[in-house]
Amino acid sequence: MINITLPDNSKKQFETAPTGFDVATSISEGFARTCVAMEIDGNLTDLSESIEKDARVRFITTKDKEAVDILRHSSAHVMAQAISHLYPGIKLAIGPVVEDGFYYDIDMSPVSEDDFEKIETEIKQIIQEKHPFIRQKISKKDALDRFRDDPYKTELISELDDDTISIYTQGDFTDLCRGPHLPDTGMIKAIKLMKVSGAYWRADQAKAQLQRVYGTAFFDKKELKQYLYVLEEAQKRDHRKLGAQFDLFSFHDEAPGMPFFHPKGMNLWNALLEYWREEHKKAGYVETKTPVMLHRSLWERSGHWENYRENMYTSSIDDFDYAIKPMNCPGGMLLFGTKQHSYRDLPIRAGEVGLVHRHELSGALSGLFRVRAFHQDDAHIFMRPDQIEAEIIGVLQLVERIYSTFGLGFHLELSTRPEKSIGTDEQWEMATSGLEAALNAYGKDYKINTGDGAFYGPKIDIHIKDALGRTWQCGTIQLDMSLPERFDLAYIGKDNTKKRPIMIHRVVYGSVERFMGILIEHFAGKFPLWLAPVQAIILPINDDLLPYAKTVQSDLESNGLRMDIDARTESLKKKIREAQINQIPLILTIGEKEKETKTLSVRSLDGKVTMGVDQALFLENIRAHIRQKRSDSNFFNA
RNA sequence: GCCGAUGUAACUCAGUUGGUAGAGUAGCUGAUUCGUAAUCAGCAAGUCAGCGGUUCGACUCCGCUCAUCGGCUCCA
Repeated sequence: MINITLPDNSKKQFETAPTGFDVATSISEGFARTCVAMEIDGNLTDLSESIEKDARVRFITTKDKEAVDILRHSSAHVMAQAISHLYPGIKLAIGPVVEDGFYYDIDMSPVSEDDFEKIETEIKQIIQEKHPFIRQKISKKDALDRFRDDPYKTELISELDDDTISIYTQGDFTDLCRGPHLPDTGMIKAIKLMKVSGAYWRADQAKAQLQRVYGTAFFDKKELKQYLYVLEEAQKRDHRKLGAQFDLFSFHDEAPGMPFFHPKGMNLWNALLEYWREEHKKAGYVETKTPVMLHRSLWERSGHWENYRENMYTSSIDDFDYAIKPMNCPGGMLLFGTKQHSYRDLPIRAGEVGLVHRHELSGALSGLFRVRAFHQDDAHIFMRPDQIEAEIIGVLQLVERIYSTFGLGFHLELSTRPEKSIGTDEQWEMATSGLEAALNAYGKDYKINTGDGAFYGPKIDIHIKDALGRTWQCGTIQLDMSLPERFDLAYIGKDNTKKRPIMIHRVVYGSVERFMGILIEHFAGKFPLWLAPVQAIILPINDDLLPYAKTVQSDLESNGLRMDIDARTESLKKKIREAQINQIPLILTIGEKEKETKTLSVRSLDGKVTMGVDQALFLENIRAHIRQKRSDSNFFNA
């Protein structure tokens, strides 16, 4: 007699060992059809597995988040099967699930996206045939024998500790795999090949170059459609495209990876930093600035010369080596050391929007997202051990306030001690528990990434979620147990002895450049009024009104609005069209009527026109809207 | 840095088997002076990414370099 306990603690009894499918069917056939796998006492396995002894069983249905990974893993097998039908003699390497889908690395002659159609046709054929995924356990020796023609598989097999190896077969195709898999290929309702690229076996350039074919799969065609929509939308919003279109920034061959900001881009930049300064001041930060280029001895002391040299721009001047800073921290250490500090002075929150340079690999550069020169909105907080929790909470609150102003949600991840690290167990324990205590007190759920911390201390990473649901790591709070030591930082304690301060590095935007890129895509270039590079444009109806229009422009400008005027002799329709395309939040047309009555005709981007708006009232409303950093476009009512 | 693709006017792109380049948009000039998403006409504009090679002749073929894009990698 086998007793099965389900998650709601209800029980089912079976005379003989049932398979997962039997148990699911006993609940209902409809339910069984939505099951893709099951968890027996916490271990994920196939539905076809029989349950030999009493156990707690949880079914994974197409609604569960584990399910989509299983689907994609099975999809990778089906893709490999299809490709092996079409290209006999290929050798399969490895085919894992990745964030948005799956890929398979295959040793074969190069394929291109033009080949996708026929591969997809073959895949659909296999799906239609509804081949069950059949699991088999074989010995390592048998596995090596079975895959003897495939050097990649044999390499993988020989590295496995377990002597029992599982393989999966669907139709005429068998692959090495831990599983679990879908019951059959027919459950793959929506699958699409996405792209192909080269990849090395084991990411080692010395090893064979493989074809990496990417795909994605969903249980529902609608979900695939939605995914493709997001991709398409992301392409439309691409900040590189919009940055050129809106005249915000550019890149030049003379300085690859180093953006040039145009006047309109600077407007956006300044709005971002003005807001940053406002919030930081309120949160008790002071602002500092350290040099861009510093002597080698500093980098030796900080450890960068040894550990980060290959990413640093260096130069020799007057027979001395200098390096352009890749990080702001060492300069910040010198600043702290310029005077004695009492325990009463702590915490010191020293901000620095510092320009840093990192020599990123040429192939890694990408618009504002990956650059070689950027500004970190850094701050170093020096504090006593008893202040850790409150300070971290303070940073989290600051981060939350700032992100929410942009309409960005976020989640937190705590990274703990990595294998290679400096510092004592006690130090790590104190630092990690300090971060944990702060996270718990802050009260928002967080994910733990064991072993993902920096070698000098644990950290909290803050990941934002944009309007398309994409996540980006922006903020980070890193506890540093190395630099205060290396720079021998000290404050005088209550007992009149020297104590080592605790230091954290933290950023909110991360890289101002990258954050700007993220915002461009988040808003699709349609910035809220307070951020808009050009807040309002004046369109005189005819040339005779130009002088008056200019006085209105300068009046509004002197009241702090970022203005533009379209003085061309073009039709009003054309000027409106262009202003709309350029996403200018306020389009002000000026005709005879407006001139006579000192009013404005205001058009917002949604096409709504409000005529006869009194200029003083306009200014008052707009300034309030900007001050409150509102994201709506109801300019004349709250 | 590695693999693959791309590079033609300010922008988006076309250019047939090698015979020195075209379109739309933008710009300029002129006419139009216009009430909420494109007025009309004309003009000008390119060392075809750069360098080298093959050829009587190269945007076109070959090599190298640079940049960009998609991946990989990296992100003490």
